[in-house]
Amino acid sequence: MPRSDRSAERRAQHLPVIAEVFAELGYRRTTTAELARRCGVQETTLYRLWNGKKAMFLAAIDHVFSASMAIWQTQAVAGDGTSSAEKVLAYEAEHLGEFGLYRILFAAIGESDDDDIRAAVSTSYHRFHRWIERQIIDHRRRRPEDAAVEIDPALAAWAAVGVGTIINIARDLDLSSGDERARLLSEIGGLLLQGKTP
Amino acid sequence: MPRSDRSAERRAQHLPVIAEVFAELGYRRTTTAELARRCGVQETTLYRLWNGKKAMFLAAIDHVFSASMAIWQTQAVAGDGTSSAEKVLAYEAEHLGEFGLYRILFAAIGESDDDDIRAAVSTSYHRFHRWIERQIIDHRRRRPEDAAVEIDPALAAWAAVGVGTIINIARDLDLSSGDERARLLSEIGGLLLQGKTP
DNA sequence: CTATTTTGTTAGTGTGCACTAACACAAAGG
DNA sequence: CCTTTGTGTTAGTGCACACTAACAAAATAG
Repeated sequence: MPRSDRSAERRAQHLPVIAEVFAELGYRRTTTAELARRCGVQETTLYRLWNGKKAMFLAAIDHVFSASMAIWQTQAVAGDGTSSAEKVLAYEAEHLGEFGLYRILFAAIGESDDDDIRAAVSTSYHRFHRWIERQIIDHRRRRPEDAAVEIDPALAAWAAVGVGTIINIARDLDLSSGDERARLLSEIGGLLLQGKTP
Repeated sequence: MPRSDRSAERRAQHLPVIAEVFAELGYRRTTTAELARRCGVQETTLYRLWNGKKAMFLAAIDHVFSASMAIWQTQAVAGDGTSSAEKVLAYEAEHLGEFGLYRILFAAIGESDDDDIRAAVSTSYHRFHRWIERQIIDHRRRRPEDAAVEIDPALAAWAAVGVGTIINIARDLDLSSGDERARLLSEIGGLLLQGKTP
């Protein structure tokens, strides 16, 4: 009968661009016209792939979160002496915020009185936090010499998210030098990982 | 000759309300009609006090920042045994984010490609950071027993801002219990203050 | 009082934007 | 081939919103 449905592929193809635009402009300032222009298609094409602008935004949140986690996971697995957490820390020091995760989450927070958006950003943060907490626990298990731990891993994970957030803000606004941000990430990050001062 | 100019007082009178609305809705979703409604005046009245919506937003940023700092300062001065920093920490654990400082800064970050807004939020963050850094230095000077310090006060101050940020996000989105947020503030906050684990 | 200026109210205007309808073309299955 | 369905293009609609013009009323200085 008819042609087969390629809409799933089309969505996957456009999503990185859409996420990029939302990360760049936020939700409100992103227009469907701009999204179409950057994707190189007509607005109607996008409207056939998603129900509306909000659906595109929700998809973008999910995409940028999944992409970030996937990258970290690939960093975390390779196994030499250093722990997964240390490798992710080192990686982030280089590529921090590359996928626009923070910017999109910020945009979403500003729209959080919409229940769907609130739910999306809430679950993203929860998965984010849980993943980091796991890394911390894992790190401490592998390095028993750091075992004289004072900081609850759950708290340390939230603090790590907070430090990551302010580092991204600082970079976006040029609040501090790249060197200071790198030290912030490694020193405070290391402290939270180990649970005590070095 | 004519009546004296009361516009400065009128501005001061409306600013808290305007800041509240911007903190609640963000920049884009705040309409001038809503601002006027909440202030109990007509739109034209507001337009006579400020040049436009952006000017109202800039004034709101400045107001919410000054108001927060003023509150903290009053908390910091009273002098019993505890240090200023500890008192501010304790106060924030109770009244966290009451003045919408974080929400307004978030809204401003989303508009940071506008040079004026970018400048306003940038200087706000710098003053914010510098103030906290001072508190940390002061705390450590008053408590020489904590002097075996490992963490640079500048880094600790940025980390404190980050932790404060994530706590506000967590509260807004119900990401964690109030108890967990209080522990996050006091334990990590205390750690950053002292520069080493207790 | 009078002159001058702030304050209040009404009624717009132009614009940007999310979203849609209608139509032409392309592609694949039978 | 033909039929059915996906893809592209054009043009447009309705609405929300930032901002303004014009005029009425109230208040203060001389």
